[in-house]
Amino acid sequence: MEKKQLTDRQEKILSFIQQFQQESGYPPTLREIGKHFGISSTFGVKRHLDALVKKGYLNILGNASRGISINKDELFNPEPINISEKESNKIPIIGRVAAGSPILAEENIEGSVLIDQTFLKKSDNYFALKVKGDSMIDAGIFDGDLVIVSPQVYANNGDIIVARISDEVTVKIYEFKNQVVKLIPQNKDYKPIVVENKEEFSIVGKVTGVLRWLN
Amino acid sequence: MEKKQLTDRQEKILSFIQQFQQESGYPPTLREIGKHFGISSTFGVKRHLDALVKKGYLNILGNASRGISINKDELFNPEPINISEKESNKIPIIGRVAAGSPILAEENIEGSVLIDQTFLKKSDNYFALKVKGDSMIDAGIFDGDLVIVSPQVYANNGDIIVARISDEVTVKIYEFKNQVVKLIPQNKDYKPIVVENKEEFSIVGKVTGVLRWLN
DNA sequence: AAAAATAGTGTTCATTTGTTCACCACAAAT
DNA sequence: ATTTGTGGTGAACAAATGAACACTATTTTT
Repeated sequence: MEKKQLTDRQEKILSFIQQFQQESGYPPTLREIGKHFGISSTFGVKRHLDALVKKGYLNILGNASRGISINKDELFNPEPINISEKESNKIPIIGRVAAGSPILAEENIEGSVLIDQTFLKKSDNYFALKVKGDSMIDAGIFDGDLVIVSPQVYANNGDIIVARISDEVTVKIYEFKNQVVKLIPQNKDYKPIVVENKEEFSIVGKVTGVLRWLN
Repeated sequence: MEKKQLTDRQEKILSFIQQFQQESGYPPTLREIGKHFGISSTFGVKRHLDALVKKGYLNILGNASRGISINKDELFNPEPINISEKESNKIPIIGRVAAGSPILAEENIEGSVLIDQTFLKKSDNYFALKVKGDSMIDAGIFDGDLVIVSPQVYANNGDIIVARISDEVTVKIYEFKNQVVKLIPQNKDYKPIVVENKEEFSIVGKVTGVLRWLN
């Protein structure tokens, strides 16, 4: 599909919105945009946004404050020639998790791996975890595989998650039914783990990718 | 810092905010949260949010609409680190292979993916192939996975290879015994392929990696 | 030369939205 | 017995915010 050309101003505004969103966690208001560019009237700003919507770069929810969302498909790099930093992302690899330490404590970090930017949502602070054991082989996750994890504290039934039980970190399928959390392995030889003590259980993140290297 | 325990309600609300944010591109308002949970008063919602702030899960910008941002935690890494070209390698992704054409003909190239340099030997002309079918699921290679292939014309018994039979490209395990080449799938529902016509068979390369993305 | 797109100011208005208060109810801890 | 934390209703209010209009000016396209 043809991408419509943006004016200089529009491009700067789009890029500001993107940055604001990333740094704040929410989109800017018309006035916040205006202030940054020295545009005193909200109307002036709004017309820029309307133009960006028309050209397919933004979606705007009417009458809602900060109701701006960036169209990620369209936002794709306009000039995709060089493999610059923007296309790639280095994420830390977690090896053994020391008892009681935060997952990403320095002592746990074993290295880092480069993941193609197209796989990563910008907002997330992904990390990679080296899988130990074969409890997930039926889900195609083998011993030694690297799973790419998007940190989040909740999960939906059926998600492959990384969970923490006391000081153990494990990869399983999440199920919450009848007020009971179960961690379901994907291997006939293993039985589901029923979480008894909610105090000692927490969801670390969701598995969004698997990377395996042979030899 | 130890994370404080969330109540059931608080956890669900945190969940909702995170999901809303991810789907909409901006955080919900108090009323939107309330509506979803059947809480008619914004005050009821606000107190949940205040509790989540107090426990360190959220940040709230006062007097700003949708001014909610989720705390990416001290546990979780601050920022993904951008890296330079030298550490990375871009390899082409092969989609459908047109009949009779060389694998790496331009018409077959569907895109490209960055792979961490540490996985790649400099000399090789790696490419990636999108797997179709489930004949290798027992080897942890699923439909839609991307296999990273190092081009080579020889293989050892047991290697996972990409082979070409007439105009079909397939991923299988290689076996050469008693002057007969067999391509062995890793799925009980499939039978080994015995190569009858050596003229039409060739080894394209060896699978050195598997990359899968979920969602 | 005329039309269209871009870029902006200032003002007004209607909604959206966060904040606060008084009050109720229940369970767990002190 | 009393406090504390949780979970809620309903109303009232002020601030934040998007939408709209009239008017100006410059650049680009037709």
